[in-house]
Amino acid sequence: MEEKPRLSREKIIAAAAGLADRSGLARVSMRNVGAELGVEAMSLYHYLSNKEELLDELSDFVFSQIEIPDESTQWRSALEFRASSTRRVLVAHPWGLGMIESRPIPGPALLKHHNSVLGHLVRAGCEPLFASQAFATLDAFVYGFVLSETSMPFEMKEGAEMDYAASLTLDESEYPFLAENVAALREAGGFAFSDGFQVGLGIILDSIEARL
Amino acid sequence: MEEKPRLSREKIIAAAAGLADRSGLARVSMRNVGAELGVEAMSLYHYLSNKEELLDELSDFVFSQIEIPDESTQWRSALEFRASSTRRVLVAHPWGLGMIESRPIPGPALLKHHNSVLGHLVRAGCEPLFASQAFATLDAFVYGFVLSETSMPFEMKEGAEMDYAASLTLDESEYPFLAENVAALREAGGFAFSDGFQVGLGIILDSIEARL
DNA sequence: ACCTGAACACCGTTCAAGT
DNA sequence: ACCTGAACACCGTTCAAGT
Repeated sequence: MEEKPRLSREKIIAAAAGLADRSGLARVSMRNVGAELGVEAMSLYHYLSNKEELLDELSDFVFSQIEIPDESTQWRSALEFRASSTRRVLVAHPWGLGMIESRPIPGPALLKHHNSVLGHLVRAGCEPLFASQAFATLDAFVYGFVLSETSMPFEMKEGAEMDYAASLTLDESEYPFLAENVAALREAGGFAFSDGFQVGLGIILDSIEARL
Repeated sequence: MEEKPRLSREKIIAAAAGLADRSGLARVSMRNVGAELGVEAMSLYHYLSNKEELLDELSDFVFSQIEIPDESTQWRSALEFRASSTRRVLVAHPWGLGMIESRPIPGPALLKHHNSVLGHLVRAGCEPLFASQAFATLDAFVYGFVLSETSMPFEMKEGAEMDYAASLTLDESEYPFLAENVAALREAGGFAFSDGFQVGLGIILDSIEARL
C-alpha cells in the first residue's frame, strides 16, 4: 500500500500565500501554515529547509504573477501595461512589497521583467545608462505608490479620501497650505488617491519621452 | 530617599532605535530593549501600553528627523532638499520604511512635511489637484528608490554594482536586453545605482515644471 | 510609582522516534 | 520517505507581588 505524500512545495507555498492574503504576513508561521494543510509544523521541513526559504518562495510567487507586455507593443503602452500589472499584483498581495526589502536575490521572474523593460526603453531610443535610470525611476515610483496606497487608513472607496481628510482636525494656523489644499479639493468635488497613479506615470513617461 | 525613575519614554525609544540601527527591526523585542537599558521587559509597560505603541513612536522618531526647507527657498530647490533629506534619513534607518506600511496614522512630523511641500508646489503655480498628485508622485519615487537602494545585495561602494552585475550568470539568449545593457554600461566605465536618485528626481521635477 | 518573577500562549528549529 | 511529539530557546503580555 503506497501512501501518496500529502504535501508538496507548491501546496505549501499556496497555503502560505492564502494565509498571508487573508490574515497578513504576521500570521504566516510554520505552525499556522501546517495547520492550514492539516499537518504538523515539522512536516514542512521535509520540503523547505527553513522559514526563510518559504518567504523566498512566497516572494517569487508574487513577482511571477506580474504580466509582461508583448515585445511588439509600442514602448509607452508597454511600460504603462507593466507598471499597472505590477501595481495590481502588489495591491492584491500587499505583503509582497515588504518582502522586496528583505529578500534581495533576484529570481528568474524579476530578471525576465528587467529584460523586457530595458528592451522597450532601448528600442524607444534610450542610451544604456539612461535606460537603466529611467527604469529605476519607474520602478521606484510603482513600489512607492503601492506602499502609500496599501497603507492608507481608509478603504479605497469613492470619496472616502475626502471624508478622511475632513475628519482630520487640521489646525489651519499650523498647517495652512495643507488645510487650504484639502478645502480646495473638497470644493472641486473630491479627490481619489488612486487616480494619482496614472498621473504620476504620465509625469515620468512624459519626461522620458522628452529626452529621447 | 526618593528614587529617580531609571526609565522614560524617550530613553526607551532611543534604545529601541539604536537596537534597530545596529541589529535590525527583528531584534527589537520588549525583552531586548529592556536588556539594552538594564531592566526587565515588563518595566517598559509602565511607559508604553504595548509593543505596537513602541513601534508607532519609532516611526515618528524617524520622520521627525527629516529636514524641512525654508519657506523662502525656490520651489525646485526646496523639493530637491526635502527629497534628499528624506532619502538620507531612511537610508540611515532602513527599518523606517517598513514602518510606513504598517503604521498609517500620520503624526505631526508628517503633517508638517505635507504642509511644507504643498506650500512650495502651490506657490510655484500648481492647481490644488495637481499639487497633490505631484506630491504623491515625488513621495512615491523617494520611498520606492530607498526601498530598492536599501535592499540591494551589495554595499554601496564605487563600482560594486558592476562587480555584482558581472557576477550574475546572465543567460544572453534568455535575457538579451539585460545582458546587452550590462555590457554597455561596463564598457562605458561603470554605473552607480545611487546616482539614479538625482536623475529620477530631475525626470519628475522637469515634468512638473513643464506643466506649471 | 516603579520594577520584578512567574505564568500563559505563542514563535522557529533540533532531534529521536514512529509508520 | 514522510510525518509526529517532545524539547529548547525564544516571543508579547497578564497578573500578583515586591519596594
